[in-house]
Amino acid sequence: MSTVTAATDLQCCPPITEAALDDETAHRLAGVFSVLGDPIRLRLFSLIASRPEGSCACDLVGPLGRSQPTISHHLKALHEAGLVDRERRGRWIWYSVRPEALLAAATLINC
Amino acid sequence: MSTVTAATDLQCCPPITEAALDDETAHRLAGVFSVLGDPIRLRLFSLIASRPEGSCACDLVGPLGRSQPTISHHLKALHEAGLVDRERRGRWIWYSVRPEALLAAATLINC
DNA sequence: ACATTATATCGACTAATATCTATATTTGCA
DNA sequence: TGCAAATATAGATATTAGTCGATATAATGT
Repeated sequence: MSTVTAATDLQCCPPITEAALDDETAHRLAGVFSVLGDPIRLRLFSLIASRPEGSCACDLVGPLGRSQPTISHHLKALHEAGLVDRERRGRWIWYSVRPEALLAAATLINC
Repeated sequence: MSTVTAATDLQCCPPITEAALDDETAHRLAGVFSVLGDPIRLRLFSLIASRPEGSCACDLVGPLGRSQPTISHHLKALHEAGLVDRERRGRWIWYSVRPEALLAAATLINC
């Protein structure tokens, strides 16, 4: 089971305008889009993306006005969609954007 | 009320990595992503995008195994998100992808 | 005018999901 | 070893959203 490759797989897809998507591909890609389709998750993603050095999860709980479990839940979704990397550093967990994920989404669209 | 400009507005946004999104912008952009976050809508979008001359709504009902009202509902969502244009031609309605929408989404990501 | 065809809206039902509180797990430190 | 801090999981709840059948609206042609 590969739960962390959805977004990076996009890189290998033909642009969306080239041919109609089959059902399986559509499900996979829609999964990535829907992860970015929640305002809190999108803000989390942009917070992480705006720091090249990555972000400690502990710094992501405060700014968005949601509980710690809710932030944790959304970070998990971002990670499982392949949009962010995570790394444990002692007691903290650091999140960083997967560059391929950004490129992938752009490629998907039509770049 | 501008219901048909969300996606094209993306064009004017700095790339998502540049600065963290504010709440309002995140809501607006997440709205566009969530529209593409449904497999049926994404397939509709790709069906429309794969035909430069546009697609008659009547040709979009059959292929996806959903009822006519459901397809109509999704087409409305795509239109209101600014992702597709619609044009009445007699009894039929023709949908076409807004080129700015594709570019916009790509720009948003990081292009 | 009337029937037919294409599309949209309405109302209801169901499934998915965002959220919370409470609790468990993991790690570092004294 | 025991305590505190950081993160994750579990369970419950409320809202959202996808779907359908029935029906309304709009346009065409006879």
